[in-house]
Amino acid sequence: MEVDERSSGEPGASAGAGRDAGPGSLPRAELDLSQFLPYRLNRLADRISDELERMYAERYDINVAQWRVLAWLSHCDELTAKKICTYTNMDKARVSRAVQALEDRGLIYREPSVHDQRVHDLHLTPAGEELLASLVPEAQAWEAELVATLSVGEYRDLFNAMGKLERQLERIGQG
Amino acid sequence: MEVDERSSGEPGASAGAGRDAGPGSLPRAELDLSQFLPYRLNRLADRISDELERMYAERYDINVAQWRVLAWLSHCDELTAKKICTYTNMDKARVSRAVQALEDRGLIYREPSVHDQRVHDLHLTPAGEELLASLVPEAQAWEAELVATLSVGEYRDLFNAMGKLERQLERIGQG
DNA sequence: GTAATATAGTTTCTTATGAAACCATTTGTC
DNA sequence: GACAAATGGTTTCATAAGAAACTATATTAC
Repeated sequence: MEVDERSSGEPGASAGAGRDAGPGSLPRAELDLSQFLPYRLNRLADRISDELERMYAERYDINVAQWRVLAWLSHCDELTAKKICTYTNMDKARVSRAVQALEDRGLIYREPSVHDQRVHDLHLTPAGEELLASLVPEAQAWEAELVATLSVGEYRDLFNAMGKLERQLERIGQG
Repeated sequence: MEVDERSSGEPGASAGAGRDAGPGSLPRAELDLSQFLPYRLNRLADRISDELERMYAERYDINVAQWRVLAWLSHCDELTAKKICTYTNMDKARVSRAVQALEDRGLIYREPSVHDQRVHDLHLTPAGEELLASLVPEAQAWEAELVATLSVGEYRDLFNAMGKLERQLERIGQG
């Protein structure tokens, strides 16, 4: 019932009819959002994120920022807040709050780094590992269902395209 | 210098090494975020959104919500807040605020619908059209630069994949 | 060694956002 | 036509997030 690329509500239908036949009909700047990559990508990502967030929140009472910290820890076993910032593109305040919340709940623990007193090394606690052991398969199953309509090739190509876009974004940002 | 699908900082490198050789080495749930679609999609969309937002904000002092309203109006010439909500997936409060801000700045105007007194029909003012005439080409140029590394086929496939994912999301949501 | 600068992380402040309450109008039911 | 439900939109309230100020440690220049 929602909007997809072709049946995007009015736009397809009224794009022509909508043209103002009125007085000063200057050549109107028109943007077809359904064909505008940033918009499409954003809306899709938002919807996916909403779904997952609901799942995390309902069943485990963690938010997206916390989830990301946990997921990276599942991967690295030892991390610092700074690294999480760069990996996830999240603000350091946001990471700081997520880390604190997770520590309060006993899902991770911090120890001051031996080399640098400013830094805290982050680790999962057993409770944290346990939570992940339950959450991760669920998340993966959900993802699998989401991409079920894509062929293996389409799936691979999608990741390739995202990789290219990320690299290009880097390039643009610097240039 | 940032994270891309293969050189994602620690994960690739320490995934193996990070394994805890310690005592109770239970089979650890591990999630490779760089291969997790929701995460990748979200991070990419966020970065793109950040870039564009900076552009809108710096040069035209409008935020994403306002931009979306304007863009849809460029397309439809006559809209209601409700429709914008469904097209953009934005909360109605957010849309309401965006519309109000745009009206205050004289970029759009509202008139009560003849058929339904609850509804306001939204239209661009000449000033709004003028702003779009300047902004839209810039946005399109930026998008063109972003996707410059994709072939025509890759670009088309990307949109196809997004379409499939959106439809699947619908299906999952309902089921 | 000491002063200046940079860095990791926290806290404070402000703003944006979503949820829910709310108001006005419209639609449906009897 | 009157009353109940639904709908479009706004406002209020609570919360999350980013910006900037701040603290503590580390690094660099001299």
